[in-house]
Amino acid sequence: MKLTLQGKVYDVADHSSAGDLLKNLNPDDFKKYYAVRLPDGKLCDLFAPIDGDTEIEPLTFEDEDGRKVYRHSCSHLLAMAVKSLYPEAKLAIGPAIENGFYYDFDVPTPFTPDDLPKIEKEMGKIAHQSIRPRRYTLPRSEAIAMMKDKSEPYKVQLIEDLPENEILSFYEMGDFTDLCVGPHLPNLTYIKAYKLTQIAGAYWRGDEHNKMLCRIYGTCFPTKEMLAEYLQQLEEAKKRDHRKLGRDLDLFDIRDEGPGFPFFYPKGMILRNILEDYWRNIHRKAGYEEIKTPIMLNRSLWERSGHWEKYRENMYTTKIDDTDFAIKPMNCPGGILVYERKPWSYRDLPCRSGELGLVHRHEKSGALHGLMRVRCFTQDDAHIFMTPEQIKDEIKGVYHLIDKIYTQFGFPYTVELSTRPENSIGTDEMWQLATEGLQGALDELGVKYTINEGDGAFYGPKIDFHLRDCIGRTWQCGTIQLDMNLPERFDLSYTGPDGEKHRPVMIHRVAFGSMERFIGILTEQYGGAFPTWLAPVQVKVMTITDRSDDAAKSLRDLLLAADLRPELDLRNEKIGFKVREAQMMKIPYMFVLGDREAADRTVTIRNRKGDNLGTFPFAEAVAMIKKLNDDKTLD
RNA sequence: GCUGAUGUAGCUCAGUCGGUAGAGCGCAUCCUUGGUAAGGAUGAGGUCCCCGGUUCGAAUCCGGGCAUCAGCUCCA
Repeated sequence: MKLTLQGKVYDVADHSSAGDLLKNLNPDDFKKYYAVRLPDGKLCDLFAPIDGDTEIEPLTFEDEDGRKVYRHSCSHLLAMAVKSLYPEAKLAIGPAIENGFYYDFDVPTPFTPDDLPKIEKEMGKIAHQSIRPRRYTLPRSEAIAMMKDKSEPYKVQLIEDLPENEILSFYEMGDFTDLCVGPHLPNLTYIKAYKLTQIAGAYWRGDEHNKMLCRIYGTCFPTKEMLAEYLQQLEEAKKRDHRKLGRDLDLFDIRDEGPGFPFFYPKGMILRNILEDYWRNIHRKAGYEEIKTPIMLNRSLWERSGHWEKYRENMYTTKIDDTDFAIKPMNCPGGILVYERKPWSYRDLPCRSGELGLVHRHEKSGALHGLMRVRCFTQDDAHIFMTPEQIKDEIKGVYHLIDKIYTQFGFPYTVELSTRPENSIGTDEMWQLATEGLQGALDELGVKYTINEGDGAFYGPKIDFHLRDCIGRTWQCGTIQLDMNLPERFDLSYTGPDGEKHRPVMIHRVAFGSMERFIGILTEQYGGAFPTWLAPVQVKVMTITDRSDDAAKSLRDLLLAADLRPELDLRNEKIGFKVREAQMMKIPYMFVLGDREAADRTVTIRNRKGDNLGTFPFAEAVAMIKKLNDDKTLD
């Protein structure tokens, strides 16, 4: 790739040659900073202006890659400040992440929140020193020697674990040097606005058997205004937190008396029941039959399924008449017993049985999170038994169903395909068949997905659907998993056209994921302002004086008769007060009745955005809500 | 489970140096009958998360536990 910079032509083939190029450029000659993506796919520093005839697009803070460079340099700045204040701190790693960066340190005593301002101040001092990062490479032995000399054991380990032929690049910033592929800002003074946001523990290399290091998270922007705006957005997003809204809107809550065991209040139950009705309806049309299996089954079943051996830690168990029982952590063994109840012909397949199954899992205490991660939840499960030839079409069908559901709620989602893990069971042929089935279906559907190599279940590959919460964390909701284990363990069969017994293929799938998690996501997506068809209370009928009480009651009765969900507010309060309250409860429509309306059986309608929609006869007003309800409109 | 922080009225929070607890909202009662985001007055409401220790005395200091929050790990 030829680059023309300030009239000179440079040939940049890869990351290494680009690094050499940088040595010959003086960053001070450039007013603006860019990074570029090189032909080898890696990012590299470059300083603008890039002349017109170059074939590459420069990256700026507007680009995700450009932001990454900015944040990465800031993480180095953080490390410099920490090393300056705490010379005994050992460096681990410090990458850029979505919305910011972090750096892991090994320190004798963990940092406390009080330390952050001090470190931020030191970062400011260093940034003002106008330090220009300098990139250079070292042979492996010298690189290791240097990091040993600097007493950085984690860096030594990182280098030792890199492949032999890897180019070892370093960035020198003042008297601080770090192993790093870069790129970096040409000058640390470019970092104008940053904030250290939190401190957390994190295991070295993400392995819980390793030492826990002290991680400092931060974020940075080119201007103070952008930083302030980002922090403001975060604050706003937190108002959508389902745990707060669940309490404020009287939907659900989790109490100290039952960590991870949520309570659903009357309004939350309405929402939940609407979702279940919708689920039953859409599944019936997609050819599913509904079943219900017991919540508790005996030990020998769990031994047969393998859960007693592999999943025991997470299961709640008890003894009944000297026999061990376990509360089900999954619905599949029960679903299999349902399949097992009679002989099957290939003519009957695929067999799709759905179950809103309540499962209990003893999740680690630190993993619990509102409704998103609980210890008892209802999976909208289904098990499909089929012939191998049916895999692809069946996967497509499930995909369409899940897509239809998320689209109904207006949710954007991402798809991941997880492949064979290390400790898997089954033959190579089975895995190939299964993985090709999943991947082939996704490809034929033209779905965009990422592959998680080796992240599948031990019994088969899976497709996961992820939804985002209010601050951008993603949660796995839908999943489609091929299972090559259980049909084997339970010796399931069907009779083929040849009259012989054959092993069916089994898939497990959920669409909502769990009712709890989905309701959590739902609450955060809408910020509690549910579309009318989902809103626990759809209409608040309110009066201005008690002279209109009778008219209000008869309007409420009309709404009830139309299978809608009204609530009446006849309290002796001013209309402004009633409106405010309904507004805060995010009720979609307010029907207001005073003397003017009651006289001719009309009502003035206001929506939760505050718009006055006008005055309508009772019948028209009811029909309007009825239509929104029945069309499942995303209003 | 791990690291750190937090736990005071139904909710959101204040409580200084260790001296026996406060506000706003909400709730109850009364007054107010009003036109689209808070009308007024009065009142009730607390095991200061739990257990132990130090102290003449603990919401406050110390130890242990529980729960929550953030992150890590896990998530068949």
